[in-house]
Amino acid sequence: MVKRTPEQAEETRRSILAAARHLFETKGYTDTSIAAIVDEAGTTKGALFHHFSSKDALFREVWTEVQLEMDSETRAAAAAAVSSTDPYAAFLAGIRVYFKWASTEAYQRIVLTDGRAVMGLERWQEDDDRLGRNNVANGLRYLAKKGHISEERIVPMSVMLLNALNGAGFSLSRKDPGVTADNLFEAFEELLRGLR
Amino acid sequence: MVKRTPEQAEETRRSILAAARHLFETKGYTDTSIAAIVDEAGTTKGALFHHFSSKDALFREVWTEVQLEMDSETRAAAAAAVSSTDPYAAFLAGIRVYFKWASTEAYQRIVLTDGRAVMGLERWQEDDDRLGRNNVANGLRYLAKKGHISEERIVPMSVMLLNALNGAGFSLSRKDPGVTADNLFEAFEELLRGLR
DNA sequence: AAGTTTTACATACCACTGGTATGATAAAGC
DNA sequence: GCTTTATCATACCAGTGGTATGTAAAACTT
Repeated sequence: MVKRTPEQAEETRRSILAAARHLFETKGYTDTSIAAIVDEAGTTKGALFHHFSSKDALFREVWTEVQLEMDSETRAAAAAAVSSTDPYAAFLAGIRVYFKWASTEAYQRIVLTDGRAVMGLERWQEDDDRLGRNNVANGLRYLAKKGHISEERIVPMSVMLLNALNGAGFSLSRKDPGVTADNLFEAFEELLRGLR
Repeated sequence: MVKRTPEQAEETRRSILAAARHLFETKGYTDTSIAAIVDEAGTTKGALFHHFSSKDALFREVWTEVQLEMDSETRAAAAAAVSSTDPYAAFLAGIRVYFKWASTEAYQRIVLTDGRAVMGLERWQEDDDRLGRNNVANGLRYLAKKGHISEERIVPMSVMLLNALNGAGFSLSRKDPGVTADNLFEAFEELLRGLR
């Protein structure tokens, strides 16, 4: 049979997405061929190109999936950690979760490494910074309202702090000598609290 | 004729490197074909693969070339700015030059974006961090000796600060609203001086 | 000076890639 | 029941990085 019910179609679409995510996470974008994806998904190129217009488009869907998971998890952690005594608590809780993500090979491959190279600068600007950076910016905005940071520094600081975390994730997963997760997180906290 | 003198051979090698650098900088790694490189260089694939073992190897040579230029320029700027009154002066002078590099499309394409994706994590660890991060680490080491920063924070801080600068470069070239070069540099300086 | 080896390419070729065109079949709509 | 349309499957294509082979001139040997 060649035509399926909508549920079956949705299932093949999901299986392609899952296979693509798995391979992109482990082998990277360029080392993952369309043939390998449809092979792992148990279908054919026809199905893939029916559901996704190109390899890039498929990658972007995987990318969005990963980013949304990261986003909801960090937001939840921050929301759960709001404290009336320490204004930094919620922000740092979110940071800690993001830092955990940024230390995984999967997140590095898809979002931090391949994402930039594949989607180019324009796309990466629109999408990535909507999520990661907006969260950091919101955290800083709160600190600014409490008087812990200067208002006009919010944008540049959010850019730099997010990228500092990305670098920290790379450093950790690459096992730089003298670097541990706690080590890095404390350094970041020090960096942040140094601002007045 | 098919065999050239050593000087002629060196010339074709240089022309290939120059063409590759130009195309990698403007179009990126994946969108630059070997055919396009040898076409611009005025030679053939045979010559390219005689001088370079693969497209990756050619890219790595371009990459190294760019990094060494950046390295010598930042070191020179830092050396020229040593001050007996402000211990931060030399470090910040080097940072300012690096920041200028990180704001160019060429440096972003070759070193920050494609470099990671092409060379993978292992290679990028060995090479990139040898240059960029060691310079930052040396700057911080000096500040630590002067008592402006904690000794065991040098490694994690150098990782995070370098990546903060990379992010700042992206932000600037992408023209994020409310972001200027001075804006970012002052924010970085504030970040740095906040450490004690 | 002649012969041999080696360097520096040029050309033809190859397996594989992402993407397209075409075809087939069953579900949905009328 | 007939047409249309969605969901694939297969065959095909231009272009890719890389290799194998050929070739002529430089460099080295005797």
